[in-house]
Amino acid sequence: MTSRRQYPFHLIEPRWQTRWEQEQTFKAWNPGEAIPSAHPFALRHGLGGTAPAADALPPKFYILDMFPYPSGAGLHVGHPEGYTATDILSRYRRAQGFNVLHPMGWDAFGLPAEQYAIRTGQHPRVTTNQNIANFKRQIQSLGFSYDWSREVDTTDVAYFRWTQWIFLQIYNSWFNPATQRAEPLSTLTYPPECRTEAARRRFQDSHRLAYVADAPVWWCEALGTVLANEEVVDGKSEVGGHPVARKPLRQWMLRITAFAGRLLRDLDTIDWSDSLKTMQREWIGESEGAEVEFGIEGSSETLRVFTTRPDTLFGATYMVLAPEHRLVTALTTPEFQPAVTVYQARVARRSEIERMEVTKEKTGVFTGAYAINPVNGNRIPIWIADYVLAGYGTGAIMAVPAHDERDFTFARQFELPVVQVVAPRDGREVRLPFCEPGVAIHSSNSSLSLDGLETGTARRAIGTWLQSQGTGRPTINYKLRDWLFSRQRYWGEPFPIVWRMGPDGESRHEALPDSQLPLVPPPLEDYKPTADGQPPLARAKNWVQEPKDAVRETNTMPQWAGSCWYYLRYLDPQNTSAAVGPDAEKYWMGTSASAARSATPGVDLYVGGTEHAVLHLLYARFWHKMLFDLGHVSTPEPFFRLVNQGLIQGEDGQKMSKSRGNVVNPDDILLEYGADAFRLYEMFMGPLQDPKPWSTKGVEGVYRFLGRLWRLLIDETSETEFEQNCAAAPEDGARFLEALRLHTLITRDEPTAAQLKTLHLCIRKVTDDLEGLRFNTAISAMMVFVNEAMTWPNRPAAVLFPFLQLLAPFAPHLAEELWDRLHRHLGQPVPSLTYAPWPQFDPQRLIEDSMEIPIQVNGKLRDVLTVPAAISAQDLEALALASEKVRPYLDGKTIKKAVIIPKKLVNFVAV
RNA sequence: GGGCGAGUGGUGAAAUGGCAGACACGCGGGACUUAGGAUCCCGUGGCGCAAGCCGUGCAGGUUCAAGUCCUGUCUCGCCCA
Repeated sequence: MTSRRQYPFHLIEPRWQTRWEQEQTFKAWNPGEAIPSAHPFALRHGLGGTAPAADALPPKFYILDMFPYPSGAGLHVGHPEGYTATDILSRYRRAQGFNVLHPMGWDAFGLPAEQYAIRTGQHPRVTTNQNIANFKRQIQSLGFSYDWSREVDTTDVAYFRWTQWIFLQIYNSWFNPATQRAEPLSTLTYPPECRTEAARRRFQDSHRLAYVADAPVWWCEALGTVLANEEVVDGKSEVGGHPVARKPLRQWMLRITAFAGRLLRDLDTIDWSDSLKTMQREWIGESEGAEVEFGIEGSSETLRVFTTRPDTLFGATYMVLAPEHRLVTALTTPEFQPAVTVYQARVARRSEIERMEVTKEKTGVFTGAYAINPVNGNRIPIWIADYVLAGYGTGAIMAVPAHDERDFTFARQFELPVVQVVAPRDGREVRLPFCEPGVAIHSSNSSLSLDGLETGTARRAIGTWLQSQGTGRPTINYKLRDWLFSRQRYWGEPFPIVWRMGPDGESRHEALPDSQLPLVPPPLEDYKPTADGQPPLARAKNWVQEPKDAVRETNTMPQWAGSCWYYLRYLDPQNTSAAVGPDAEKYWMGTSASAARSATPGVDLYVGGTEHAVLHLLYARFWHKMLFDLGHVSTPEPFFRLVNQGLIQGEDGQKMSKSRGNVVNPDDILLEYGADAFRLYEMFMGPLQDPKPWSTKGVEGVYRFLGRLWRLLIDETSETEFEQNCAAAPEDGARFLEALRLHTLITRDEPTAAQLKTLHLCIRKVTDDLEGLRFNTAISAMMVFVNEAMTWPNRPAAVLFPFLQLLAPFAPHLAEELWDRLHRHLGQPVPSLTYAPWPQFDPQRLIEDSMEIPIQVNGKLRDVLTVPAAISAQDLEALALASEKVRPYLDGKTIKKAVIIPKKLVNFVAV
């Protein structure tokens, strides 16, 4: 401690935190839950001693933070930014009379704990518990009003048994294209050719929303593990720089692509920023076009391609398959086999991002095979090239070099023919490739002519024609891929799946019955994958081996799984018979019959960083829609309103990181300035959504503001005594604190009109700014109030009480302390500050007798006149014309126009 | 290359089309003081002794009036390619 404390926050803050914990001040009440009569929420809403049903409770308000991954490094100043904003809103909504749900939890599965375990042998459970304890201590030290009785931990058995349960719900469902909904497998109808039990089983498995497929993953031989996309840099492992290769492995996939259309359309029903919606739309990547089938010369196989420009089909002069396409091997002629094999091996080392570079030189090899263009019977060569991706569309394209950038580059390089089939509308000559819409040319056969048709019309015409010929159809394609849902890790949810040998000698997956949940991971000595590439769980032989030749699935779920539904568990966290009970779900998600009066459907406000703009928010929406279809939740969307907070940078304006050495630890700030100053500064820095650099100097500004407020209410002499006493015997601080007296200027007097005006200006500004999440300007309004009040000859309690209520959401500890003292000073009982009704703004208090009006000549300010507020336009003009400061600018000129706006300004246009 | 957002004092930032720079940091001066890195008071966009002039990335436009609306352009950030 280098400087004197502005006020004894070190005694005040723990005292109120303890009080809130004892009182359970911030507990949110579920329908049907008994509310103790002494609880301040019960007192406010007249619900003491009852167990009100949903329709007897006040309207709900659900304010959610993105829960953190509890890392070993502890909290950084970015976390509390969003948490402070939501805490302020939560306290504000409570004061307004809402039943506020504001919970916190831990997204605690994940790689760092596992890597630490591999290095030290320490079980991830142990480090995870330590990290959670540390995070919780830090978060609680900031005085956030979370309902800790609803805390969730994704790694807790009582939590992940329901993650596993949800997985089984998904596993046992299919997507019905007719209803566009997830449905239980029981509604699946089987085609007549599925005669045997095995065939029916295969049909069923191929329709599940959770299915098994061979998906290409990054495999690193040296590390003996699979790597995530972001762990591979320039074809090498990020750790150690070892070579990696794409390798097909048996993986669990979730059929998110079936929901692509709904995930896209339903964005229109929720209140997210446009930029965020755009990110999701681009990620889903809808494009309209057609599927076209090409025959293959000398083969009964056909090649299906997706194209967004079926109108250019007459210009298709070659075809390209992804090197991984399943038909490559069958098509390639012996002569070209060696070159194809070499090329495939080379491509396996490149990332998709590299492969999609438009500008890069194209590579590819000819397979020796030819396809037949269905519109004109032309024989066109089939190539493989890495600019075609296996996972997009059908993994094959028709190349129209005249009208596609990449096809054109490729055709030039390998001297393939270029045929123009679209011309500009105005008939001018163009340099190819010509990729804009135009008019079709050279596009006719005996039963179809596109010539002269606009691109859009031509596209529809050929779609219809293809369909009539049975060689294609219009379709919608998505960039979104199915979700690769399995990881070869230890510290994740085990799949509740066993593999059992069937009578036909084929190993089949089957679900564990619900009664066998939770499936807990086995203890291990060594958390590395096995030498032959099996996931770490395979090391637990006894755990893996089930009776009758059955074995457990050894993959685990990705970290996203737990975060896909945690916001639902908060609603009913202790429920042992369901992931979430229907009454709690309907009340908090705003769909119970009685809730319609006010409720928004879903989470009312969700605050978090942009880094989750796509993956987490898309995955969670996807799960929510499945749960909605299956009847487990009552809203189609989980998060009604979402706001991204901006990144807090280091003092140097750079991203905070250990390596830059610019990390600010909240603990240090709290020690020196206290939680209230910290919270206030995080909000005072600038707009919530903007990125902004940290400045410890800036903390001092808001800290001094709190000190000034303290001195506004506390008597200076007793303050000096208090400090001297504390210096002599710091351990008796709490006792000395009690001896502090309030300021002698504090009175029971009726406030003056001017004092009330200052107060009501503040009420209006703070209230409006809270609604608009403009915390920085709300705080500046409170500073204006205190600066003003310091100059008053007296300090009427009737003005100070409402002010403390305005301050309470922002600086709750100090507000509570002063609220408490002020009531006791006046000999009044102390009502709960948390549940005291929010001050009402009274416009009558702002009405003024006179006001200042700027007077301009030709738009330049020349005078400011104080005039009666009710002055007429004529009188105002006369006063303005008479002004000594204005006259010189009008002398010798003609007033062409006089703009007189009462209560605003006067502007003379003079020439 | 495309989409979105942002460019305002020494710094973080304010401004329903109506007095640009609220509030705060920093800085300068003063008071109290043994001391001040506490507190209080005064000042603080630039140029100018002053009257005044000039100022919201740049160039135009609309308007009585533009940081704000429109067109073009540059720079930075994010996302997509």
